[in-house]
Amino acid sequence: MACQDCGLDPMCSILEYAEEGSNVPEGVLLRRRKVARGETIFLKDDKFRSVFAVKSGSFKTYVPKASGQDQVVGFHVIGELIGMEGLSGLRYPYTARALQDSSVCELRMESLADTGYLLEELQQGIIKMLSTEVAFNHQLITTLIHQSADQRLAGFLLNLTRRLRARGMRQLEFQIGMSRSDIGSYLGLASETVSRVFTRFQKSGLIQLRHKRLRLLDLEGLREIAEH
Amino acid sequence: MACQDCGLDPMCSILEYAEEGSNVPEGVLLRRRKVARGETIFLKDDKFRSVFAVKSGSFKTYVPKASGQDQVVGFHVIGELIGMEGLSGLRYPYTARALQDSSVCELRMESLADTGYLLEELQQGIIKMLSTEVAFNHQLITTLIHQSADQRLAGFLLNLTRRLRARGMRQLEFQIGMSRSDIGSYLGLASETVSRVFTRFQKSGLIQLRHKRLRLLDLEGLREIAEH
DNA sequence: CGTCTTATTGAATTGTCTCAACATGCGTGG
DNA sequence: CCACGCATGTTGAGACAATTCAATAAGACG
Repeated sequence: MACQDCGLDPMCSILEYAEEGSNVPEGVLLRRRKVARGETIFLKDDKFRSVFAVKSGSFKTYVPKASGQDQVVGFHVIGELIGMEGLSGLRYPYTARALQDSSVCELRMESLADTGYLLEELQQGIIKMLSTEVAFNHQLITTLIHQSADQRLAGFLLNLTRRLRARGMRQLEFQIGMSRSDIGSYLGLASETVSRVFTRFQKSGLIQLRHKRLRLLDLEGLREIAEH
Repeated sequence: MACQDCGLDPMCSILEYAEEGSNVPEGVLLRRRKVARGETIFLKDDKFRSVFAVKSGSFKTYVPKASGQDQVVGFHVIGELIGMEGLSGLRYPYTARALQDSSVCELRMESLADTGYLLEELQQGIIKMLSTEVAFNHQLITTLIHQSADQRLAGFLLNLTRRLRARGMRQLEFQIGMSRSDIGSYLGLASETVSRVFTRFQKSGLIQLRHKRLRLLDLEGLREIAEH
């Protein structure tokens, strides 16, 4: 994906990331590291160091539960950020794991603070991103609370494509890296329910789904479901 | 309530609020305005101006729904902040209404930006508050998704007292300003269910509730319910 | 003191979960 | 490269918690 579609771009721009011979302090921005499927970039309660941007692939963030199954708290697709919540405390409040082979950029916040480099503009960017996140979560809460399984899943699919679109991915067909259980955990549904709804959507001709390959056939129909 | 227990205190402190003859710029911090029960301090989609701190009383924040009933997205008790989410966009994403006769302090963000007054420390404070909010919402989402009505309500009551305690209110008995519908909306339950659970809790000797006057009798029992 | 809103309680309905059986895909090692 | 085994996904039947609808009770407020 292109840097200008990336969630870190406001920061990277400030840091004049793109150029050779830029005067960005050493060690602040680490670019395009590969992360293999199943690998983690940080664990819950790790000391907070960096914010990551997904350059390719996708991640899930989750809180490991004693009860066995993890609580998924977010999915992060291309261009999105992971780990900002660590800013509040000293530690990350969740684990981040690659759902498929992926790559990330890393912004080392501590090095950044040390340098004092353009701190102010950067903070503006962080504030903006955080408050967007808060607004999104409010939306999510409302959705989860009052909506049926069909509505949640339709909304989830629409949200996912909207986010991919915002990052320049225009196709209606793509790989969903996450399992039915992951989706269920995130949406507060049993994995069986997710499966059932998918088949129902498929029978209604709203989507086409084989294994992990998803194609949205009727966006309008999905919207209809999500909103009523 | 005392200023040192208030959510705005990190900011106020920076602004040397307390002192006569301080050099805080004019018009940045408006102190202790009264708000009558049922009055709003801002409406959804109002242009963002200020962050408010509750000095007495309580507020609900909600998104008016076309479908008739409002979606409550938060309750704000003494010492807590309202309106930070407006920082992301130009507008508040919800309406804020006093549940009882209350008073607020107001921090005018635009005036503040104009003055450039101690902007950096202030931004640090905002970032901290926002990321705390994000973490809280993750917690809330997890709670709402996987918990029964009993668990949600027990958790809600415990959370409420914890927040009051954090602000110096040590009593186990207090007025809950919000209606059963408000609570239901917030927790994703029908108001009838809230009512039923309250009666159940009362019969088990966990709480005592008459009208709007609530007393927690068995914190340990509530914790037991909330966590299992 | 009467009216209007809010809360309580009951009975029937329903959507989702749980448990269970079966199918399919994927990766590994022979 | 194939076959085996394990993880993941699908489908069905029954259970149950919360909702909806409805009727009554209790407060709040002018």
